[in-house]
Amino acid sequence: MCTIAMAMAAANIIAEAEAEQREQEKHGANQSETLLRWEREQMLLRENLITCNTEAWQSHPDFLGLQRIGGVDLSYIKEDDTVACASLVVLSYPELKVIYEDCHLVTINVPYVAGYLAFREVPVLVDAVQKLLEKDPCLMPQVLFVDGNGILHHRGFGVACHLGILTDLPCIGVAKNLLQVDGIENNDDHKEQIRELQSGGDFFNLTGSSGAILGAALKSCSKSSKPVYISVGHKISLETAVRLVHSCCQYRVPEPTRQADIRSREFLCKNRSQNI
DNA sequence: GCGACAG
DNA sequence: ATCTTGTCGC
Repeated sequence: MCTIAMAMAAANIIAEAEAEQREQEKHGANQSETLLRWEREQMLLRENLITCNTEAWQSHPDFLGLQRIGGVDLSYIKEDDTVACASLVVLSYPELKVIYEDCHLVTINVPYVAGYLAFREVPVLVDAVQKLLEKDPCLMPQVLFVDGNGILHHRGFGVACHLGILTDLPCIGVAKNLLQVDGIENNDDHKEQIRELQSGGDFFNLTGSSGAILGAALKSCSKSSKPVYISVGHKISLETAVRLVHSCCQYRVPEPTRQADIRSREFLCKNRSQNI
């Protein structure tokens, strides 16, 4: 009696373990399959990328004609990495006053994988832009500042490029940390170059081992010792992007990004009861 | 074992 | 991304 029950229990345990094993293998296979799929998608979308100025205001010394800049951001809660607040703000230019704000809770089931940030964050941002288009097309930004990188990326197609292609909006990647790619390193040389930046607006280009200029390190305001890393997302040149970002910096992080950041965090705090 | 790792 | 207080300085 006992032995039969024990054998059955053992068989169950073994069966469960085997099922678990198959599940993990399937999961593992799916993960590498997913990465390959993502990589192919980045390569395909990259064919449509435009890395020069396309709008008249971009060439103007004072960006005459530019009236609206968008900023996007996602904030997360520590308890559950599938719960986040997505925010899209639009600021008037050159006043940099918020004229549109959209914060809302989202569920995200895609993990963060370095080099594939877009697959986690871009879908909800595209939704936010779509919502603005339907609700208030007059407030559509003429350029978007995106947290993260543009072409300064393992495969030359970071989140700012991805969002630019999917929305057809000019986009600029503004990263707070250097993504070390194509021979660009945060080494002593790099740190020395940073120390040499004198005042707000000073910058140096980031040149990959291929010789291509992939981005720039910008001392965004005179007080910040740490630069922001600018790279082309879509439909704007690096020179214009650097100039424009600097013109939006009251603090280290440019105002559109900063407002999106602040407001999405506040929204999460305010709605904390619903999150947990 | 060590360093890297946008958000 | 998030956790997390004060502290030193202008």
